[in-house]
Amino acid sequence: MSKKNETNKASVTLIDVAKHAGVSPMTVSRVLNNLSIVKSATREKVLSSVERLNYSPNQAARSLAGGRSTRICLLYGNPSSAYLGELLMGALEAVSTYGYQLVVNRVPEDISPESLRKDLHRTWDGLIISPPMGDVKGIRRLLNEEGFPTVYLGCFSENKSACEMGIDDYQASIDVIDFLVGLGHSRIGFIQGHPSHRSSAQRLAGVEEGLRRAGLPAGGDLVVPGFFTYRSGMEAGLQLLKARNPPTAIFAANDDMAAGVLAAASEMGLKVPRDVSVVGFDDSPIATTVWPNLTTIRQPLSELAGRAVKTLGDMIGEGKRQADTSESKTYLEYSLIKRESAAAPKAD
Amino acid sequence: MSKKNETNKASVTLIDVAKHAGVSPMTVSRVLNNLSIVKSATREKVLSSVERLNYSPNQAARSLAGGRSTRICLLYGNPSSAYLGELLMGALEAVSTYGYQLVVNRVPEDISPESLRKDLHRTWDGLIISPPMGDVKGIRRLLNEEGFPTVYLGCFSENKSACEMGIDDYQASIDVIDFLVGLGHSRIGFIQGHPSHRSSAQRLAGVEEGLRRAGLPAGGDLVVPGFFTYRSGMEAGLQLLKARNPPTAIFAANDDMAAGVLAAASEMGLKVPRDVSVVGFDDSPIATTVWPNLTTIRQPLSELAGRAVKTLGDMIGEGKRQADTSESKTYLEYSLIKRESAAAPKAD
DNA sequence: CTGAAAGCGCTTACAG
DNA sequence: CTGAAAGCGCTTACAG
Repeated sequence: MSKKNETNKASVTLIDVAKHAGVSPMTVSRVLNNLSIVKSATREKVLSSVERLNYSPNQAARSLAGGRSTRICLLYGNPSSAYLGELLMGALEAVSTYGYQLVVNRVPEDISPESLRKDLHRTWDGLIISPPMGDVKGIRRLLNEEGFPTVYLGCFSENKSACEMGIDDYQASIDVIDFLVGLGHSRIGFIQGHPSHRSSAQRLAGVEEGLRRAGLPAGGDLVVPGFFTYRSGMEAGLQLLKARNPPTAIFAANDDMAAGVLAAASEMGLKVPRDVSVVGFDDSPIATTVWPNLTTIRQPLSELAGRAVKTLGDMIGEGKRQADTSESKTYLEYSLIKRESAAAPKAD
Repeated sequence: MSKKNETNKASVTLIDVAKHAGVSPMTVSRVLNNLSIVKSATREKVLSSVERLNYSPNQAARSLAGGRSTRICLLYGNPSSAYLGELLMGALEAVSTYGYQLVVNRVPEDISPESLRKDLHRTWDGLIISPPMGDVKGIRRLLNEEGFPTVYLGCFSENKSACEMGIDDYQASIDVIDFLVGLGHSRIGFIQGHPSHRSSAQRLAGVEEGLRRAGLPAGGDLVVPGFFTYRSGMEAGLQLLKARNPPTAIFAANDDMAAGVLAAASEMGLKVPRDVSVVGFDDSPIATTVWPNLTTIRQPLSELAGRAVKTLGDMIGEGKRQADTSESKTYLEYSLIKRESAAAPKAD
């Protein structure tokens, strides 16, 4: 157990702020919660006192008094605990900073929008959705219709007003091709991601553009389908490697598939990267598990989740609906992590 | 935002309980917090009212009034986000049930006990430690000396009073051998875990016992060292498979190494499970990623974390120190998950 | 647009 | 061993 005063510096309260600003506590509360309209001069006074005093509201008191507590739900369908783990780390930190409650919910991947609607307003104040659920049309439509505060992670859409964050899959894929070309590769195979993920299309587009810029042939038998699974990567890898004129480098749209390519190469007696280079995407745990370790694109997942929580909190606080939000696409920085699986092609 | 009454059934308060039990609110509070001694007749009355009314304390009020909030820290050194993710899920749920605060902290694996000591009482009320940190002597000694409420996950020691939870590595390993023997295998190889983890020794002991019971030779060239990494599993697999009289089944002390064995088999042109069966341990994500999927032992990690939170809360609440706790080893149920990587040996 | 009052559910002293 | 009082920091009506 720990008394508050052991850890918190004698905390400044709403009343302190009120005194400092020369208004009533009620007014401070109103400013803080954007409730009814406060004269803007008053508002500014209060805000500056808040800043001056470095005030931050006591969540316990808040929820005791008003029963108002912001509940943010992180919804996921895919049980990749690695992906989820990173997301959780970031979300947890942000949630405790802003005093929200975090609810983590697993739902069947084929959940009907209707069963979601039920929980919506009754249970949560905002939603963070990760792929592939965020790519499901019915779910997006529901959330949009309801004007429910939602942040989509890693799944961009054409809907201009939807709040979406992630990395630029298109540009990241171009970067991978640039990297491979820079190494000296001129026959580069690509294994696509699952067709139901929008990011798959963007990664493919990036590859094609990168190849085009390098003046290299794109498409044809160098692009094969995949489903984000190890096994599909293995089969696709076999297919590419057994072609009459096999690629010297293979870029797979995620790490699981890239690991599958490693297995395919091994099965054919090929050494990576000596005989063929392999690049993945995501920097998931398997990237540093398999040998050789995978060169791959790293997404800042925990930062992503943190930003999502903050943004969602703002949306809810300002009573914004998705439709009101203007700039709502946020691209975070990714990085190309160079490890052992890619190297220059061997001299013929 | 959501009003409390929208979600909570008109909640029963401490006052309701007091009325029901015919005592003052203060007495109820005392019973609930095991503070000063309450006459046991009174105590029972209160407790039964609590049960009858299905009362659960409002954490917000609790922390507002007393500033008493229990902070539990989950400490980890190894960045396996998959393992951590599962642990987090369980911990989060429990924490919200009991109204504790969860702090998740990553520390360098080689952290000095001294730098830990600093944070100890100032910041946390209890600690959950996962391997391999829980196997570090210096850290255990520090925690023990300080009498700091701690639950060790997955790392059992000889210290009788330390509170430790996990699965029975020894028995689980025996079960794997039984399973393999039942399938018809009589030459079974074993790849050991990292020597710094105590669980490694227990898994080895289980294997030896299982083999002994089956009347099979143990040890010798059938037991090779490993370090829990994919690469060490691959090398160990190669070593086993290249022996003059190779095993027909290989049990690796974790899934990463088992996946490495798969790679080794592939490199030698062997098919799993046709030519050799492979069994892992942990049921980590890689088990269902690689192909064939791994037969393995599943640990109930999220349940484990949940139990740890609850236990820790009790330890803290009752002001118990480790040394006072009596039965402090908890074994949770594991399960042997049968997938594609193990089958009967082929008829010669 | 702003304020004075009351109360959220619990716990802290302080008395018996 | 048990209770009556006051208050934690905020927000909800309710008034101006």
